[in-house]
Amino acid sequence: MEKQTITIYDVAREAKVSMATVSRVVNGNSNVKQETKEKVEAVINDLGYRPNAVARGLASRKTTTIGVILPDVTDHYFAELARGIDDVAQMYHYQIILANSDESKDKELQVLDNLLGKQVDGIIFMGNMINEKVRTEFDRADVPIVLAGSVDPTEKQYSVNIDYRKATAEATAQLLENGNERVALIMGPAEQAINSEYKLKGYQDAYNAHSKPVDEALIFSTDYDYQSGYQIADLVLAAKATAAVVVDDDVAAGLLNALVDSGVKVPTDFEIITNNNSRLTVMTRPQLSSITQPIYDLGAVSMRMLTKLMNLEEPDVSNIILPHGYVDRDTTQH
Amino acid sequence: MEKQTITIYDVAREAKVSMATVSRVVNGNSNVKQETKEKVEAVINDLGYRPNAVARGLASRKTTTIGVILPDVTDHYFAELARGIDDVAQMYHYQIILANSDESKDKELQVLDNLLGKQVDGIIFMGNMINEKVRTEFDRADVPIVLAGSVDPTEKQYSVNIDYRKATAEATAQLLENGNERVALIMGPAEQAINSEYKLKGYQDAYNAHSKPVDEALIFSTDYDYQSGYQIADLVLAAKATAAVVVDDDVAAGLLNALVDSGVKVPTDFEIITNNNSRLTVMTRPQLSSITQPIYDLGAVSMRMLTKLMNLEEPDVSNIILPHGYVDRDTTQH
DNA sequence: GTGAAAGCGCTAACAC
DNA sequence: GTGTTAGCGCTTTCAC
Repeated sequence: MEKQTITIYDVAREAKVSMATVSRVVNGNSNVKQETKEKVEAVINDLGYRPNAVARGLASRKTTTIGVILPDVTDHYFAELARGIDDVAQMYHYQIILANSDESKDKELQVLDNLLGKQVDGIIFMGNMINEKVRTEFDRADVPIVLAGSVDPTEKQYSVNIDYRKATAEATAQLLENGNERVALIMGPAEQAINSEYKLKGYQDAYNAHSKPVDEALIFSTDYDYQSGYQIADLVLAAKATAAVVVDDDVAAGLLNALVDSGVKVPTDFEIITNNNSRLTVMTRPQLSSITQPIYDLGAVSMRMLTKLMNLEEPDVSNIILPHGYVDRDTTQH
Repeated sequence: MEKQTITIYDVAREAKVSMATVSRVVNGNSNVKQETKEKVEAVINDLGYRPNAVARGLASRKTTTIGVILPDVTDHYFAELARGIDDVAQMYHYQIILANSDESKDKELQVLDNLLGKQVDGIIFMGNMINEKVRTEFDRADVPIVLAGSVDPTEKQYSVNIDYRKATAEATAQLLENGNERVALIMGPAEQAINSEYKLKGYQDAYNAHSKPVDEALIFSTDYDYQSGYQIADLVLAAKATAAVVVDDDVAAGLLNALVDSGVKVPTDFEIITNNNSRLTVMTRPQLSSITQPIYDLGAVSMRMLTKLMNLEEPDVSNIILPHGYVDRDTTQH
């Protein structure tokens, strides 16, 4: 607990070279004679020297640390994104400072301020809405920022997403084509752009393509959890829907169980397509058909994009769209 | 993107005071006249000054950053722990550097080295086994370390856990008392102390208390995932078990579904008690009876403990045990 | 190929 | 109550 900190200076003295040379060795700088290099490395080993990243950060103005802001690590979608980010970060020798925001503006601003104060080299932001204050802070930040699995309708930020609108349209279309006259959309809070500007529009696209009017009574907003899904089942049934596109697996599981618990036959009497293809989808009975998203990759690609930006390279595309898919299970008719 | 960094020196000049005074204001030091304080604060606002935490860290030898090492954020158990840690950390104005280790010794050592290099003020470690090398690094570290939801049989590290042995014994006893002659234990890898030294022993305790010999054929080890649970069902049935204590909810869900899918009646023909009471337990049909653990609190309490240690306070107890519970659902007979 | 020296932006004595 | 002055441990010109 009270180890004597051993510094680059100690190494220099022991190895009978200058601090500069030790620094070169530590940083893999080529301009060092092999012999000197080995001597220095030996001393480093002997002394158990470990470079102080804080001092290095101050001197070089690079911390090899990036900030990751997400609503909640406990949410599997974001945890998966975070994992993709961390793996790529480790690969490029960056560490991540993780901060939960609960989608609260205050926390987001707070955390952003902390992160910037800590001189992170970049930030990956996740969250379903980006308000003006946050956007202002983004602009003031002197480090690159990438949105992962999070949309900014203005497209002013770098981002990595899938085509939510198209994915939702496809799922809706499929249900419509299966003969359902009334397909419901069960989305998250309408204040979130990802719902109002993308998923809802995709749903409408499908109706339009089928020359059917959209019935507002078929559009529901819930929180992203199992109970919300369970509780909304009655309303969905009351709206005379015979199928639903659901934007969250927990919600879909809740809806499904409520339906099954009350005797509705799935998929014969009611069809469901959910959104994230999380492991939940194979645990329910019947198993949930789902849109598939490369969630891990969304994280990995955004981190890769950030490394480029931190390196002052301009990426080819500012708003990357990764492909999505669909997997047919037992909550849809074949 | 190319903001001019504005430093404490700029503020001092503008406010016509010394750097020391600005520092005092920023750090809430009391020894500053109200008038001076206000003047400085005004300038800070005008200039949009934001203290550089890296410089501060170098000068003060405190980074207000802690390291959090866990096997995988994607695992709900650890995500929940991490959330508890982050909430308390934020409360005490610490940020967390999060690192996934995949329980790999190499990664753990690597990450530990990075973290120590970054001069974190403390570390919270999660992982089901602690080998000698890691323990050696722990000893060499000059910052406090707390294990959260992770056991070290030597009890040499600070830690926060529940009484896994007792919890497992209780669950096993209940199943035995329900009339099951052959209760299986489905645990994780036996190399992990939490399984071999705690949960297995608890299972044995229950058999001993009932004066029954333990049949090795009833003890299974699996990975912590749904598929493993699904696949082991046949073996469990072949071993003529009529009940099982399972240490992971995903595994339990897999076992349950496999059983139900193959026509076994739960709980009449087979009873199950699982371990973490995650949201999965209410999603399966029938719903899973479970031991309950205060997972979030495990994280929160370990972070609280760490703040004390970083503050050089000696905690009352080095190995905190939080209470566990049990919730009766539909995979057990009443 | 190597060294000397000036910072990086801040805190923490210590003086006044 | 406020200012002066060393550092903190490293990187980075700039010489040689």
